[in-house]
Amino acid sequence: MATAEQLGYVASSSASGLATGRTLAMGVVVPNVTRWFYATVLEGIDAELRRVGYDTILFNLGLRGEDRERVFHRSILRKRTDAVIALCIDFTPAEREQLASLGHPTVVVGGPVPGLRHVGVDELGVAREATTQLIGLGHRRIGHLAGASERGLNKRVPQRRRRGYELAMTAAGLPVERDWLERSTFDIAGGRAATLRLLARAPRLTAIFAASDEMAIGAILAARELGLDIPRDLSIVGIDDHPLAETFGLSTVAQDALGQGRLAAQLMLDELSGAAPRPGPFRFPATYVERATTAPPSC
Amino acid sequence: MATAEQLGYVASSSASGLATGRTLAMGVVVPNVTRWFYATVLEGIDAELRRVGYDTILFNLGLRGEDRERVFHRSILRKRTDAVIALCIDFTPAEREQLASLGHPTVVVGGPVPGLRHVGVDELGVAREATTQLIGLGHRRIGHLAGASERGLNKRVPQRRRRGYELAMTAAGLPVERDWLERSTFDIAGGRAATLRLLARAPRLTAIFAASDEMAIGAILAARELGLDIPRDLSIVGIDDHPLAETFGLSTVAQDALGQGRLAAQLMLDELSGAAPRPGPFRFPATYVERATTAPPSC
DNA sequence: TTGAAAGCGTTACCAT
DNA sequence: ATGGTAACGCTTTCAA
Repeated sequence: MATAEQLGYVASSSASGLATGRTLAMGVVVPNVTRWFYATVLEGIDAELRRVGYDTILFNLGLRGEDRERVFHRSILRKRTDAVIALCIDFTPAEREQLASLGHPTVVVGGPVPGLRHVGVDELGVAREATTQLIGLGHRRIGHLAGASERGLNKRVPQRRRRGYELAMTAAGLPVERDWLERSTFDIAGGRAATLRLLARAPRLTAIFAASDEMAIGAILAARELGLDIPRDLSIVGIDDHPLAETFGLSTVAQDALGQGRLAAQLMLDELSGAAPRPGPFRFPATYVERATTAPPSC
Repeated sequence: MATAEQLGYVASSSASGLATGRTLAMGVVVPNVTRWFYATVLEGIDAELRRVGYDTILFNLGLRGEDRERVFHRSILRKRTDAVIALCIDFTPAEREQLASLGHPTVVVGGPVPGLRHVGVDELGVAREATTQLIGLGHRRIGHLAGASERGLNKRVPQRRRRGYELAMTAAGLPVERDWLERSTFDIAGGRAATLRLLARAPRLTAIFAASDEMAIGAILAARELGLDIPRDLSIVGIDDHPLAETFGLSTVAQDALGQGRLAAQLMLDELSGAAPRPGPFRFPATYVERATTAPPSC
């Protein structure tokens, strides 16, 4: 052993993979790596894997998803990994079947997929919490910046957040006007543009619940451009607790993306070392963080 | 072949890796995956690799770098990849030697490392360009938000950008006051805090050149908090052309991170298919984009 | 405790 | 063209 060490010998992973059937690598399927949530969950997964010497193989479906089929066939199914963690992916039935046929542990983070185990927050509950906080402040005309369904991505996340908003409004006896809803991509630029559209159409809104912090920050920027004072003229709440939320003083419902990644990795590692599969789902708590973008309506 | 296809047969990568000596995987060493530049270069690399069926193995050194040694030994050297692309890493001599002993193609993106090939922009030139633009508008008291040297990261990037600023100032016969310099991490929160410190100390600055767009956006936020009007009271220029730059109307020197990633991947793939190594360095052009945060000084 | 040998699933070479 | 076989570098088992 000492001599091997001195010579700088390192075992070949292909050879030991062949011999043992273990690759010591985890596949992580991501829609892309530039969005906060994906990057942060990935960071959490990878931190956990690193500790035990596991490698992360990135199966990036790409911003446009054009190579999705190829990635699936040429990469994921090539027995290069011992387990797979997927982020907010909307698998087709065929894809799910192929994954299952691989016969190794699989878990999804951030948006439930029927038939697969799931780590994430209660999307509906989180949205209801955010909306209820606004209602509790006395707001009655509350708009919603909903996430757009992007192809290939899990559509349940934006859907459930919207549903949570509607349920909270209805439960409080408030109307849910069609004009109070606007859709955008889950990023700052999208949120900004959607807010401009929304406020042009429904200028009397006193509050906006955005489906993500990035969208909410876009809303803040848009409101400022319109000369609105936040929170006096408009309250804004997001979801995530993005690092920028603090910088912008954004009130939000915090979710622990890093922790979700860590847990998903932990689950997979446990099962790979022989533990019985825990069925889940694994619900992460999410807590409201009051900052400076929320206040009672001024009129 | 048809039958194999029908049965859903996919070759084992360990076995074919053993037999051919080719893993069809590329190692990508990143400091983390949450910063824009790294994520975007990674996206570019991965897009190129996907096309030809190559997999991306993420060697994440981690936000705190605590597992660096382990990642190196247990992962990078394990012959799991055919080539390695490293982003802004500051390799120790020992690490470089180990990498070299692996004997496979290697390239660095985004900050030169002695002895390794390099894809990136002319850091010094980019900074000089940004500063010169401010000088051209008539500014004379120009501050600089420099990037802090983070451990394990390439220190040349912040250093050269600072040097470019100093050279531009000196060339224009302007003084470079010590009070006009402030350091921060390469992100929005850091840029904001540093700007608050900077303007507290040197309130008469009429312009700030930030070493990255994220820092520049932090500067914009800080200036707004101080009640300054941009660009009337303060001009701000960044580097990158981050997606948010447009949203904030930030003038900046644009660099093509995605393209740098693509090129690095292309280089490696070419050499793996037998092409002679091109020595480089591979300098990417960077162009000034004038937006709304720059104007002549008002006093 | 140490050593020898079979086998993992491919590829590539060499006969046929 | 086609089929058989050795070899890739490791792990694991079995014998000594």
